[in-house]
Amino acid sequence: MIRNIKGTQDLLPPEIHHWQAAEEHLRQIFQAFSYSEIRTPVFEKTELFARGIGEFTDIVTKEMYTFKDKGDLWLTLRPEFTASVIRAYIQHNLAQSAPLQRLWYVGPLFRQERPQAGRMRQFHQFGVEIIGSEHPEADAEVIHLAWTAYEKLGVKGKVLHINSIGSQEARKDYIGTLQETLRPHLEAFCPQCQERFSGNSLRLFDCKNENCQSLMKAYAPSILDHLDESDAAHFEKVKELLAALKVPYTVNPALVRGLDYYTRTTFEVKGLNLGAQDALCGGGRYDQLVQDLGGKPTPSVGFAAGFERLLLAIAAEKKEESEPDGPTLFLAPFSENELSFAFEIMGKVREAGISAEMDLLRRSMKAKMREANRLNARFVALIGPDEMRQNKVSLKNMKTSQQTLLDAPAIISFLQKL
RNA sequence: GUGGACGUAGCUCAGUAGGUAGAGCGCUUGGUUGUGGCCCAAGUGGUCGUGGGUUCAAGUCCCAUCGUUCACCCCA
Repeated sequence: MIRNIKGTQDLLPPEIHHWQAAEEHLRQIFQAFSYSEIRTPVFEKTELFARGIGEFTDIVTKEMYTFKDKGDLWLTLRPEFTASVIRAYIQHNLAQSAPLQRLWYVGPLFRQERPQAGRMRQFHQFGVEIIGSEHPEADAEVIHLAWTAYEKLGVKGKVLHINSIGSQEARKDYIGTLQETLRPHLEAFCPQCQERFSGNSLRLFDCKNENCQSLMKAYAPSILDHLDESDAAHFEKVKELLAALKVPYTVNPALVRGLDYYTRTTFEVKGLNLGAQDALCGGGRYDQLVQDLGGKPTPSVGFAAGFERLLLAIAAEKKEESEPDGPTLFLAPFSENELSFAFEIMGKVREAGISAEMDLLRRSMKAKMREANRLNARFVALIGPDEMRQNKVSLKNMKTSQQTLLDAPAIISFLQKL
């Protein structure tokens, strides 16, 4: 048997409506915030991601699906959206059409990691980018949008963490002093932290080992004390605006994002009812990325959110499944003699935009009714020789069991009035 | 890439001290001569993930392999 690839999934009819419902909600929210959708290809030149995400990040060094096409081009299935969106922004010179772009996206991404709860190899993200504003109101707007999305979708168990990691230079200096202060205590940390110390010392902040945590609390300086004046003022304003928007936040100086391109504001919404992979969304400011990818210096801010994790969070809090709507009308012709008559009616009903269906297995009346019931159809049109002779149908309301004889042409207006 | 758990009908699972498989749900049909949901009955459905080994005999023990899952790493 041929199976799907590890870390991918088939979405079957019973679950697909959760996806559709969430997508619809999100579209409404993006519209309310006045964002435009952007769609970019699922694969790009490998170089784009190497430059955009950072050559030495885990994503680029070991998680990308990369291959050579028949023209000997190195291509990669996108592992994230931002690099592609910025590429499109530069390529189509969107800065010329307006100085500020508000964009949103949703779609599949690919990373070759070991699957676990809340992590797939083909997974989906939605997210937004504001391209062109350096001001804190852009940061606050994006964070507000993320928070509102989870609120509207009914995810109650969540917390927002925000932080500022300053400019890239300030961060470099900070890492220097961090290493200096920690070095004397290095022996006390877990082996993994000792290993990370030189290459990725910011990671020591989110080690799960309790001992490491308390060591960090005791000795590690806060990056917030190492911001320059303008970065600090920027962060203050972001907090002020979030307060005005009534978005509850926690300042978390240990929040360091993994992608190279972040500057200043970073933030993350954590789900409280998820497994180990509990980041619902993560984002921040990236003021260097546009020029790193060959555009003019253009400050930007955005976030990306895991779609699967959103659905997990919703499912974790939902008490009961609501039954999906069935067709409005189920037609049940008694025999082959009434088939054409029934088909004519069904055709017109469907053309009028009313959902209708019919048994295609020529089963017994009992079986047809069972099927209509299982589908959760609202009405069944019973059509036997008597009905057909009078150009009528017996319309049965499946909820009340009331059955009435109606003129066939009158069905449409009857069903439309519901 | 590393580690743990698991792998029996479409689904959820049971299978005792090793003797070639069961339940519930689902699905189909029947209990009405043209009619659902409840109830009752019958039926459908499994090479016990796969391949080896031990044994007179393996779903049940051993090894390998594939797969699923959770966690680490990292990240949404």
